[in-house]
Amino acid sequence: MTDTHPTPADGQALDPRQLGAYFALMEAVSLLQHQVEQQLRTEGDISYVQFQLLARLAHAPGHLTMTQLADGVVYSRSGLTYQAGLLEKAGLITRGPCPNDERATLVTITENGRALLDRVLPGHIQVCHSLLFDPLTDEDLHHLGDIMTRVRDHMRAQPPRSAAPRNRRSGPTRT
Amino acid sequence: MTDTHPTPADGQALDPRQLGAYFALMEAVSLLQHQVEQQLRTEGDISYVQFQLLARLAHAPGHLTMTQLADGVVYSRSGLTYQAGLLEKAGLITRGPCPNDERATLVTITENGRALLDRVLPGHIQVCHSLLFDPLTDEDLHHLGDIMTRVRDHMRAQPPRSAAPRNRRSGPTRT
DNA sequence: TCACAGTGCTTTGAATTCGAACATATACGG
DNA sequence: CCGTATATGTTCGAATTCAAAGCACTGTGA
Repeated sequence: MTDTHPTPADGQALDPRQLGAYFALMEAVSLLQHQVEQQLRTEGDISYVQFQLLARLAHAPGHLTMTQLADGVVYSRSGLTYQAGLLEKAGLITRGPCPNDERATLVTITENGRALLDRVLPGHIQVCHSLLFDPLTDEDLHHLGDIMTRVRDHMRAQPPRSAAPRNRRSGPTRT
Repeated sequence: MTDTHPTPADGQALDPRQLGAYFALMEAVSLLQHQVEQQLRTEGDISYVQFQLLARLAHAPGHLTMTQLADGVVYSRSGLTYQAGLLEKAGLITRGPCPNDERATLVTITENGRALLDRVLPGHIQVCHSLLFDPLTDEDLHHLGDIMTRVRDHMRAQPPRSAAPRNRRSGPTRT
């Protein structure tokens, strides 16, 4: 029965250890994200993306541009425009012009935004504890942080999302 | 105000190591997921969710019900109905009745579905290699797989998504 | 057998997300 | 200084996603 279906990807197959690690990683993060969304919606009436945006702004030294923010949270720029509109209307952030560059928009978190962040953070941390850190030893945590930091930095070395080629002006590619 | 109450943020605050691990984890997975989506869309014209569904069905021993599939990929059941409709229309899966339970719908992957999976898998694996496994040693990989498998199993021990309480029949019945 | 709570799936309506197209501003080469 | 290419943010239309409501079936207790 071992070969009812021919093994297709023979030469390029991931060994089982890689496959297991990859699937477990994606699956665990999906589960964690779903639980976190529930908590944020219940306690702060915000989505996970909005939480990420506020957290980034709170930790940033000064202001951030829209593109920096979009790349930071791995989001489309148009999606960020939408979310920034919501957050601004809710009084959690402000958008202002950039002195240096007339095109850019500088985003800043308000006191209300910081207050909301402080309000939802304890519950957020609790969820992380009970779902993510609970089954891990201190050594596990060290490994995980080390590994994922290296992976993230490796991925961040790639050109960011906003660097995707935009549509050429008019079609006929004259030199 | 030394310790009037166990203030929520006080006793349960994440130490920097936990915070770093958590943020790096979520950020890296977001970046990976975005790249994977690009590859799947380019090479197979499917989304990541659709890929996950096909992969689960391909590895499943027999058929799966809609709810099993939705819980498996951490998806809403209504969302799965939508995606199953697309996949069925594309000829990648089939839906049929369940002999035991007249309510249930059994989902099966077709030969076309397996073929598509086989077509996109090499590229998928390549992206995983270049983004995720490249900066990791063999030991890292072992740790990552071990850690995330434990975390996933821990989260899977929680009641699944489909177990969310449904709306009570008619509300104001007596307590 | 009947009522009713529980489960499985779909439909519905609203919210979110993305890429393409757009308007404006900056950088670069002649 | 012009003309082209690139960068930034927004608007637009289409696709996706979710929770709530609805329909159909199951199983349990009276």
